[in-house]
Amino acid sequence: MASGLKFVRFFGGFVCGVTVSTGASVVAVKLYLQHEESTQEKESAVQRIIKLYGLPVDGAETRYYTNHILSYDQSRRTPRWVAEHLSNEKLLGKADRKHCKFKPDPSIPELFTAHNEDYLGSGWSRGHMAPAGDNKFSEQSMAETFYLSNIVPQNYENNAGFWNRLEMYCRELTERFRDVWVISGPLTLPQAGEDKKKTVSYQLIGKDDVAVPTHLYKVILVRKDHSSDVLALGAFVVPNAPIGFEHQLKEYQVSLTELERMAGLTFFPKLDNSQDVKNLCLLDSCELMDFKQFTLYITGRKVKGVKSLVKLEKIMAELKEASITPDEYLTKVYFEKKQELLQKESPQVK
DNA sequence: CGGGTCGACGTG
DNA sequence: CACGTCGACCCG
Repeated sequence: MASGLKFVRFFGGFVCGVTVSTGASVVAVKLYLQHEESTQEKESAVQRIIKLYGLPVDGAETRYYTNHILSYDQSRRTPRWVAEHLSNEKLLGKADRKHCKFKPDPSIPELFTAHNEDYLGSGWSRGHMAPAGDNKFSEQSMAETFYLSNIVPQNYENNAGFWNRLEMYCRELTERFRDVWVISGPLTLPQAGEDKKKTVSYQLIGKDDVAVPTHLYKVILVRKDHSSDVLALGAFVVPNAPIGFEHQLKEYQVSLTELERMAGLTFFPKLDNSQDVKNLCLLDSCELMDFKQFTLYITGRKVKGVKSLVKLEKIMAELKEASITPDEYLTKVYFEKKQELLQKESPQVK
């Protein structure tokens, strides 16, 4: 009881101090500053403590990797934000995620890092913020995206579905814009209860108590080319839950200011506000792949990775089952794979 | 593209 | 014997 009263009194005094600005308090501040100046040679007690034992460290310093940059949240065991640059050239290449493994980031202190065991069997998938698929040009940079410093607990369907299609849209933007910058991260947003009181509540998974975000955000900044300098920006907040094909990306668009307030971050702080930054969804479509386009694309990827004729035909039968007819590209990769497997599985060795 | 599981196998 | 790695196989 005594400590509770003490807290209330301190809090009241604090509020007074910051809200009331009378002449008397201004004088008091001046006197205080003079006092500080006159005693500058002598360190204050608090300065001495800091010099002796150091300031608190939050580990939120910017960390640089081959193709992404991030700030880590040591309390949640997830990134706060992850930034990357996409271009046409970087999406070309042979780097394959099958050769990559999720693992703790060696640069994160053991006490604050997540481990694979936290995620396995948790009901949540390991969701990339900087996607592996944006790093086809480099085995090294792709491998680095599998550090758990770049990972958040993500709903399976969201990860493989809507979020996946959003990442594909970002890659598609490189066809129409020379530079594409993307910043992604988790949010734990408050919910209003029946009594209207707002509360932040989120699940923790594994022995390391990894925080499960309620939402994920993405900020997309595009530039036509260096000379024209046409800029467009889109900010999106997506629930960490299954989102079907009936939903459009535009439903999740928010203003940059709204997102900044939610995240407690200022994105692109040096971006000149006086210059015209267009709405990405007006300059571009902000339309994700529909069910048919998506299924054709996924089927193409599956066909490329298949290892037997039986499986190949099974994949194509599933497509027919969904009443989707292969397009020109899929037909091509299908016949190429079929020839390859016929050669390999043929009993007569040439 | 985005993610899983499982068992065979080699190692201490 | 437990444990880690890896490839085959599975899902949306």
